[in-house]
Amino acid sequence: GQRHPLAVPYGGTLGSNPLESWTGNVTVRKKRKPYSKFQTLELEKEFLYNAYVSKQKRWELARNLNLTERQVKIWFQNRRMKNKKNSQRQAAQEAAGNNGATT
Amino acid sequence: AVMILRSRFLDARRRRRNFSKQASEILNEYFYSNLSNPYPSEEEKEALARRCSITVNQVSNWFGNKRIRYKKNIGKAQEEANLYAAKKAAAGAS
DNA sequence: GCATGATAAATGAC
DNA sequence: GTCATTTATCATGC
Repeated sequence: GQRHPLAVPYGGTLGSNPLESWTGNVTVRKKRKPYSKFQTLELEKEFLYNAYVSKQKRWELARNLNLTERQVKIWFQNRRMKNKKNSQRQAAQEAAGNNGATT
Repeated sequence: AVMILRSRFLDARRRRRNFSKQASEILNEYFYSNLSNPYPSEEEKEALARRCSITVNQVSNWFGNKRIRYKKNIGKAQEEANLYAAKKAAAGAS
C-alpha cells in the first residue's frame, strides 16, 4: 500500500497537467522553524535519559522550552528515526569493512 | 572552541559530494520517465542505488529534492524535462 | 552566486 | 507508536 499522500482530496487542476497530479499539494502546512540551541540541547538531554518521554515529562518540556506538546512529541519521533538511521549506517559500514571474510 | 569542534563533527557527516554524471543520468531518466508517479518502490530504490553506486537513502534524498524542486519550477524553464522527453522519444522512435 | 546533497521540523498514512 | 513524505534550511561544490 502507498503511504505517501497521493490521494489528497483535491478536484482542481493545479499543475494544469493531469499526468502530474502529485504536484498538487493542498494541505496547508506550518512553515518549518528551526529550534534554538537551548531547545535542542534540553531535548537531547532528555532523549539521552530515555528515548520515550512520558506525558508528564512532555508537558514540562513543552512548558519550559516554549513548545507545544505536539512539537515535543514529534521531536522525539524524529529523533528516534534519526537514531535508527545512524545505527543502520554504522552497521552498513561495519559490514562493508569485513566483506569477503569467511566466517 | 567547543562550538567549532562540534560543528566540524556535524559537518563531516553532512559533507556533500556531487553524484557522478552517470548516476544523475540514471536518476533523471527514471524521474522523467515516471513523471506521473515519481515514487520508486523500495525494490526500485535498491536497484537504482546499485546502478548509481550510492545508498538507498541517497536515492530517497535525491527523489525528495527532485520532486519539490521540479514542482517549484513548473511554469518556468524546465529545459531538463524537455531534454529527457526528447531523449525518450528518440529512443522509442528508432 | 546558485546548484546540489543532507538534515531538521512538520504532516499524514497505517 | 513507526515511517515515507514534504518543506525549509543548512553546508558544501564549483
